[in-house]
This record gives sequence, structure tokens and C-alpha cells, in this order.
Amino acid sequence: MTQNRIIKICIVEDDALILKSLQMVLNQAEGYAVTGTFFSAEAALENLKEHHPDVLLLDIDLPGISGIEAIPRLKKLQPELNIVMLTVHDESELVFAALRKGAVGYLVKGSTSKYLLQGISEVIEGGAPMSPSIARAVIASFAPKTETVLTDREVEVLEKLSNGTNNKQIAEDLFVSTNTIKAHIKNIYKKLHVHSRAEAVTKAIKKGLI
Amino acid sequence: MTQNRIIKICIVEDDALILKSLQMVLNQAEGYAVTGTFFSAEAALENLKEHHPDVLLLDIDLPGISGIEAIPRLKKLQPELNIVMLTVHDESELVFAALRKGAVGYLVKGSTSKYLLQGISEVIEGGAPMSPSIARAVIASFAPKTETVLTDREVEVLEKLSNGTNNKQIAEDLFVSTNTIKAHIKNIYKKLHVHSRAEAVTKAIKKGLI
DNA sequence: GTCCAAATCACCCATCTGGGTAATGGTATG
DNA sequence: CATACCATTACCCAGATGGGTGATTTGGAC
Repeated sequence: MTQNRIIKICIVEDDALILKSLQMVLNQAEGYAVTGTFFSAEAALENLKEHHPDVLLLDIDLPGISGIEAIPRLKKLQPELNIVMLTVHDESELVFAALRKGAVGYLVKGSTSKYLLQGISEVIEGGAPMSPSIARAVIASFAPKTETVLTDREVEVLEKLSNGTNNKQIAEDLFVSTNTIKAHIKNIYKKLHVHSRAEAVTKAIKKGLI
Repeated sequence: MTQNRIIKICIVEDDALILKSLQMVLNQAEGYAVTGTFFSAEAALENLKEHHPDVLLLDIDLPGISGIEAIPRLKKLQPELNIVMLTVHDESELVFAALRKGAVGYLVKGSTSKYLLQGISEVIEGGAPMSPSIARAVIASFAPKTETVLTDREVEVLEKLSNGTNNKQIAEDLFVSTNTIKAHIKNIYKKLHVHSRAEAVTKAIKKGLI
């Protein structure tokens, strides 16, 4: 059982007060030890390999490299690392993004010690601490597989969308029917989690898809 | 009248043959004198102040700093300078861009002497030598004034658009009616020369407006 | 050989969008 | 004070969009 050994935890949090508070709660609890703390994602990335924690608590909103951006980099250093996000409110957008990057769950800052410890033990036992609404979104998202990767055809359509081209014209440009274009657009929306051309274009540009 | 004195002309043209030809035509004509010639925009920028021409003939397609790029810099050195572009074919895109930068007209290389002299005298008299199609584009473009600068409110609406928010929701967010939002969007479209949300968003992001 | 995803196409329908036209009050700028 | 621009609102209308459901074909993965 995991209870037979001490769970090593590292924390990345720019707010010194919150960090101290978390550290105290965890160190006082049976079976947990905070073995490293960092004030930035950059610092964590540089020193993670020296700590090899079982769990990493990662602030979602860090200055510089954000928590979300840091996830893939941290995972690269220690692939099996359990990353748990720290967030003020459970804003589904950000948390969702973090989970998609590889975080296993999240904890809300300022919760009770009991809640925090329960969340971490949940992670150690292979669980994923999160609210029901987030859980639902995750299920819905990962069920249709496809990891936000658009097909070549979809990217092609997306580029047309960004130029303000309408379905009819796109259909003519690509030598297919407007129904096909509609089908592609629907798939793009599903994959990008958007509901309009404008939103799809924004997301695509900001993600560098087009 | 302008006919009472000699019109000083400078020419920027990288093709030596064309430059010589222009120089000859103008020097032989009554009332005109080519007082300086340059093979590049860089050379013109360095020496313009020594010449103070009435008219500058500027090749649109120069190596290094292009004719179009040179316009604002030349204008900075001599604000009231009449810049006339020299172009091989009257490609509306380039000519249009030049006019937007402050050129007063353009002449097609290889035209007859009569045409060239007429164009330059037109400039001196406050006219703008250009083809009807270019003229129409210019009218259409400069009529709605406001040089792609959006008002604060419009930027606000644009940001909502980029999030895929629909008119009704934007209206609620900004505490106004949907009709107002529609009006703002129409104005945004006019200013950005676009016809859809997706296109507006693309342009706005690429221009750094949002 | 079977399964699956990608690409193709169809039909329906409520709602939204884009474009045209017009008007009002407020606030600068001249 | 007049003109200009901004923000605001209204009405109309054709056409486009977003969403739901369902189907076929083809080519690669297992």
C-alpha cells in the first residue's frame, strides 16, 4: 500500500502565504512530506529532477510560464508524475485545459485541510480529484478521443473560415458540396470546443493551427 | 502660376535605362528640370534634403526599401512633397497601397512623353494622375475616413466577437440593445473592410487590435 | 476480414447574421 | 454655435449559420 511509505510532494505556488500554508498542512499530516517548493514554473522545471516527488501541486495561474504551459514540460522531465493543479475558483475553462495537458486533478486553494489531504490521497490511489461538472466535461471530451488534432481537410476548411469565406464558397473552392463543408465545420467545432466561426478562428490562431 | 518657374523633379529608379529615358524626356520639355536621380530609396532618403524637388518620381518596386515603404520616410523629410509612383503595369493592389501611404498618383513606365508630362503637370496643378479604376477604389476607400482606427467601444465588441459571443449575449454583457451591437459590428466591418465575424477576428488578431 | 476514422453527402429547422435605412442625444472641436 | 463623431436604438429581410440525425465509401489499423 501507499501508506507504507512517505508520499513526497512538491509545490509550485507564487503566493508565499498560500505555499507556507499548504506546506504546513501536508507536513503535519501522517505519511506526507513536502520535499520541495518553488515560486515559479521555471524554478520547478530546473529543479524537479533533484526531487522526484510523487505528487506535484501546481498553481494554475503563475507569472511567467503559466501552470498550464508548464505541465507538458514537467511531464517530459518525469513522465509518471502526478500533477495536481491549484486554483482559486474551479474555473472550468482553465482546469479543463490543464487536464487536457496531463494534470490528473485539481484542488481549490483555501479549502479545508481534510479536503486537501483527501484530494492528494485520491491521486496516490490513482484517482482524480475534481468537481462533478469538471468530471462530466472531461468524460464528454475524452470519449470522442481525438486529441484536439484536426485533420488536414479540417485545417484547410479552417483557413477558409478565417478569411471570412462562407460555406458555399468554401464548397466551390474545395470542389465538394456545402453539406460536406458543414460536416467538416461541425467536426472542427467539436474538436475545438467552440460554437461559432469567430471562436474557432480565434482558438485556431492562438493555438497556431493556422 | 506654376508655369512661371521651373518645376524641379527628382527620380528614384533602379533601372538605369528607364531612369535615363525619363530624365531626357523631362529635361527636354519646357519648364521641367530633373535636379536629382537615385538608384535606390536609401540613396533618395539620404540626399533628398539637398534637392527639395517639387515632384518625386518613385519606382514602386525598388530593391531594398521598396517604393511603398519609402513614402512615409520621404514625407517625413519633406512633408509637402508630391510623390508620384512609377509602375510597370497599373496593379491596383500596389498602387492602392502607395496612395494610402501618401503618394498623389502614379505613372506607367513606358508611356508616351506626352502622357508623362501631362501626368506631372496634373500633379503640379493639384491633381492626381491615375486610372479610373484606381480612382474609384480610392474614393471608396477614403470616403469612410477613419483610418482603420476603432473606437474603444468597437474594440470591446470585437473582443466579444472573437470569443464567439453572439449579438444578444454581447448586448447583455454591455447593457445595451442588440440593435446597438449590430450597429457597432457594421461599423467595425466598414473600418476593417471585412464582411463577417470570422474575417474581422482574423484581421484584428493579425493587426494586434485584440 | 473486421473495425474505425476520414471524407463525402442529405434534410430539417430555429436562430443568427449581414446589410440597408433612419433617427436621437451627447460631446468634442473648431 | 455648427459640424462631426460616437453611442445608442429601431425595423426589415434575404440568406447564412449551428445543431440534430443519418448514410455511404474508402483506406488504413489490428
